[in-house]
Amino acid sequence: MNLKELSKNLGLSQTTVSRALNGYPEVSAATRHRVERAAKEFNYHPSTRAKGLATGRALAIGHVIPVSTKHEMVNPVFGDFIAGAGETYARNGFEMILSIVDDLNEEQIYRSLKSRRAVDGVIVHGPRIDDPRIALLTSLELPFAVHGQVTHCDLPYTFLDVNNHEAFEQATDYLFDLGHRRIALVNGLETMDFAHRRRTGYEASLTAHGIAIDAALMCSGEMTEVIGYETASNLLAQNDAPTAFVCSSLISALGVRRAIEERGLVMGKDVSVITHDDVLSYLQNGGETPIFTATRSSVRTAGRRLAEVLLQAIEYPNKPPQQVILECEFVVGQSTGPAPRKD
Amino acid sequence: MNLKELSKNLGLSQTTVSRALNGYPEVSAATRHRVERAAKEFNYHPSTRAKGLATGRALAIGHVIPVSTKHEMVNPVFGDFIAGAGETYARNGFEMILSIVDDLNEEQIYRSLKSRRAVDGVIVHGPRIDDPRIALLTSLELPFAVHGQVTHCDLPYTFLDVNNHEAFEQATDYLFDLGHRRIALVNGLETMDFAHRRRTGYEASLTAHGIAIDAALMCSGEMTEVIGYETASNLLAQNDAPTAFVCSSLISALGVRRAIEERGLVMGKDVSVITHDDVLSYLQNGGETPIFTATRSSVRTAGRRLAEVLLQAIEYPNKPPQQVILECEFVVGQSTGPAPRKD
DNA sequence: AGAGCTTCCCAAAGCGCTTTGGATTTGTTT
DNA sequence: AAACAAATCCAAAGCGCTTTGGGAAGCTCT
Repeated sequence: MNLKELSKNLGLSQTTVSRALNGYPEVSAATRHRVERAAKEFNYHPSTRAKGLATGRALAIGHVIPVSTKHEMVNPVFGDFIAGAGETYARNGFEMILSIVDDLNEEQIYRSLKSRRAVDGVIVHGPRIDDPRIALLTSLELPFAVHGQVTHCDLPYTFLDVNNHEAFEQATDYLFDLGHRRIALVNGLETMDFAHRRRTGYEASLTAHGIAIDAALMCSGEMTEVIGYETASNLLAQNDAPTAFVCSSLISALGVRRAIEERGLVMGKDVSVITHDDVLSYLQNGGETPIFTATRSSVRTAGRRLAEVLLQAIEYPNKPPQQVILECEFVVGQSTGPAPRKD
Repeated sequence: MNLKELSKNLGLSQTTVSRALNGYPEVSAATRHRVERAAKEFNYHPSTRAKGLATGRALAIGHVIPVSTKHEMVNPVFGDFIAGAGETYARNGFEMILSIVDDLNEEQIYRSLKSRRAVDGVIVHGPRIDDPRIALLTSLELPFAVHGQVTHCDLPYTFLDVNNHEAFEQATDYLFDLGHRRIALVNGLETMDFAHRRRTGYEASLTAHGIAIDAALMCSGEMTEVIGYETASNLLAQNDAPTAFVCSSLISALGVRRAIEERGLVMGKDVSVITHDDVLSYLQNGGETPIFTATRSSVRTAGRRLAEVLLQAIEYPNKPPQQVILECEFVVGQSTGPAPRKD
């Protein structure tokens, strides 16, 4: 069923039917009603393509997911983020177009999305330090919104980020208050902007407490269970082992916990752990009293909100870019406790 | 830059330029060359929408991701699957359109995708037992391919599935060979087809070994770490505790391991664990000698292949539906060992 | 030299929608 | 009752592409 058929069926012109369905005022209420009923009855939906051609709008948002060629890693956060963004799009009649792309062809994808007029805007995932995409997209004049921020970028751009610095500073502070002095950081890859910010937050707390920054206590890598386990194992085996860990991901925290328990130590008593918790649907951090003390911020909510922000930016291109920073909730769980006294 | 401008620029008609770029034979090699160079120079890409309108093909595949309203769960497997499918689409010039939808509006989404002619076909995710989507999609005449199978469905349809029954039977057999007799099953939600098949595989092995099926040893739920932990904890606390577990997911297996170790037991010695491993990029099961003995099948590969199968089905609509079953690799890790002798 | 092929190119229609610029009808005013 | 405004509706153009149905050269062959 298309417009032509529908309007013939109703004995009206395509113009009138189109206007009736799109809420234009030049149609009497009675006619509009009749048209709407018929549209429902025949399950008529306008062709997105034709509509897009006629209006010049794509009614679609592109998500370009970089998959590093080296690591073949898909960010575990991605599924939940997308779910959140999808809610927003569904509410606003937009479509979500996904492009999986290795880091080598990234630029090309954005150019192609632009020149094919396939999308009205894009979401930039996984921003890195000095990420070239900001400059690229501004020069392409393709509206975009970044999930995260880009250090060393002085162009104005739309983004939504968790306050990573603050969260990790607060987490480290909390451990200091509990008496810990040797605090390790199990971080994500520091080419990623968020990991960089988390480290500076952690370091700020150390410095504020007069503790020297010790590179031996900081690691940066993929956020997997195995890596969390291995780094914690190594650190705990040392003489001057840390009494506390700050982790960038619940998954690595699981590995850290395993290393702790394997040595016969008790998490929350002998060794404390704080992790960032993205509130992924398949990785819940316990119920009432969470297992891990955590800096918590739902990535699904982030997806929902960032999508809203982007749609706004598209609708009102002349407004200055919105920049949203979400503060984490700090939740105390069972994984932290006073630093053990030295014997 | 559009076709009109490009062709004016070249002093050729739109027809010729279009034909040159799409590989039609009615164009001289010299002209084709000239056109291609110009297209590259001006970074010309045809508008997907216009192309779609003209050809009647969408050059897009829809992925409808059901997010249960109850659980707000996003299948953790989803990210990697999508990454795999995305590779195939990129190679074939297709786009991927994602719709996140709660189970209540599912039917509506498929109808709308069809009537808007937004996609050439869809991938069906997370098939359930008696899933009504097969019948719906066949009646809509919208090409589709299922990631998994649907028990109690006698319509012919295209799918790709892991041999869940076989894998879980084999895993259970393996435990029997090691001398285990009390073997627990930590399964996914049994409304999901894959979970159902895994249970029948497990049960087939029990029956073949003359062991009665004990509902107390089987659980079915979301595949989270916490649930894995809790069910294993409960079971291990009982008098006649199981000496082995078969898990549906690496995430639950992590929880099971935690329960084991918390009781001072050693996994692989006191209690054995076998898990299914989807080879998710952020959840690796160790390296050379994996941590968990596992039935392994990469969900990313599945995504890549299923997308290929769907594209085939779209191109050759008259061929009978392809049905691909992938056998799991059985890998022995450190989590299994001979059943402990009774004292 | 003219018929008959190729080879290479083009004009124009059409895909399904929106939107501009009227045309027609109805109601209101003087 | 004539004049004007408002309310409804319509025909046709246009969005950027593909594709049909030719047409004009340039060959070969008799």
